Amino acid sequence: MKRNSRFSLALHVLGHMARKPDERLSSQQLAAFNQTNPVVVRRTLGLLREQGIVSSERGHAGGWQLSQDPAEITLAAVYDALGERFLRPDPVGEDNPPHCAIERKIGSTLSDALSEAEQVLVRRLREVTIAAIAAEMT
Amino acid sequence: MKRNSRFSLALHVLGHMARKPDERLSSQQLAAFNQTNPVVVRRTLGLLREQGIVSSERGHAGGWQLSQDPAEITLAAVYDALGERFLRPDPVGEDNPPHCAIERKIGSTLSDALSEAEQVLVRRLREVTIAAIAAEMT
DNA sequence: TCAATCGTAACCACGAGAGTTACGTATTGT
DNA sequence: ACAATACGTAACTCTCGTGGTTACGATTGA
Repeated sequence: MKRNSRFSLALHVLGHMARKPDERLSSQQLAAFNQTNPVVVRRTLGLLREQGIVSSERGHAGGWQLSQDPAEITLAAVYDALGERFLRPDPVGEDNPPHCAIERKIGSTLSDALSEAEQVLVRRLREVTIAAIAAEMT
Repeated sequence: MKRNSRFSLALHVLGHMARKPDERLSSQQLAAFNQTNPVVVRRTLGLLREQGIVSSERGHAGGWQLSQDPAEITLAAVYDALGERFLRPDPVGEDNPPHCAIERKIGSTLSDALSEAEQVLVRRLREVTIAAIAAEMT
C-alpha cells in the first residue's frame, strides 16, 4: 500500500484528464494510470467535485471530466480540496489540555512554526497548475 | 494514544531537565510529566543521547541530565536528533518508478515544495532554545 | 431490458507508532 | 557481598489511519 497517495493520485489523473478535455474518463481508466482501484479514484475525485474542479456523470457513457481550465487549476486548490495537511500538527492534542505552562509554550511555538512552513508550501503549490503538469506528459 | 508525541515529549522533558540541571531525573519521573511510560522516555531520550544532547547514568542513582547548556539546545537540534520529518514526503515512492513523465514531474514538484517548506520550519526551530521553553514553566 | 458507470457502505489488510511487559546489565548505598 | 535502583533493549500488543476490495443500489443510454 502506498501511503499518502491521495494527492499524487489526484494530480496524476487530473493531468491525464487535462490531456483529453473532451473525453469522459471512467474511474476504471483513471485507476489504471495509478495501478489502483476505481473506488479509490471515485473517493478522491469526489472531494474535487465538491470544489467544482471536476464533474462526474453516471450511467452508460459516464465518467469524469475537468470542470475548469487546467491552466486555472493550481496544485494548491487540489491540496485544499483534499483537505491535505502535509504538516503533522498535533503539537497539542485537543483532548489533553496542557498540564503545565511548558506544554502550552511548546504547543504555541510548534503551531506557529508549522503554520509558517505550510504557508510557504501552499504558496509554492499555488504557482503550479495542472496544465503545467500535463505539459510534461509524453 | 497520542500520535506524533515524540517531539513534544522530548521538548517537555528537556524543559523540566533544564529547570533542574544538577539533578538526575529518572525515566520514571520524566514519564510522569507526560503521563506516559518510562520505556517510551528511554527510547526517545536515547536518540538525543546519540547526539550528545543528554547523558544517562545507569544504576542506583542513575537518570538523565542535559549535556549542554539549555540556552544552546535549539528545537531544531532536537528535531534533527529524533529524525523527525513533519512533512510527509513520499511524493514518489522509491519502489514504484514513475510510469509516465507526469509522475516524475509531480514527484519533483512536490519534492521541491516540501523541501522549501521544511527549510522554513527548521529555520524557525533554530530560533527557539530549550532555555526559552523552560523559562515559561510555572 | 441490459450493460456501463457512478455513489456508498462495509469490511479487510497493512504499517506506523505508542504502550506494555520482561529481563539483562550496571551502579550505588548499606 | 548484596539488595535496590535504573538504564538498555527486545518483543509483543493496541490503536489508528489509509488504501484495497467487495457488494449493491441508482442512474443513464442504446
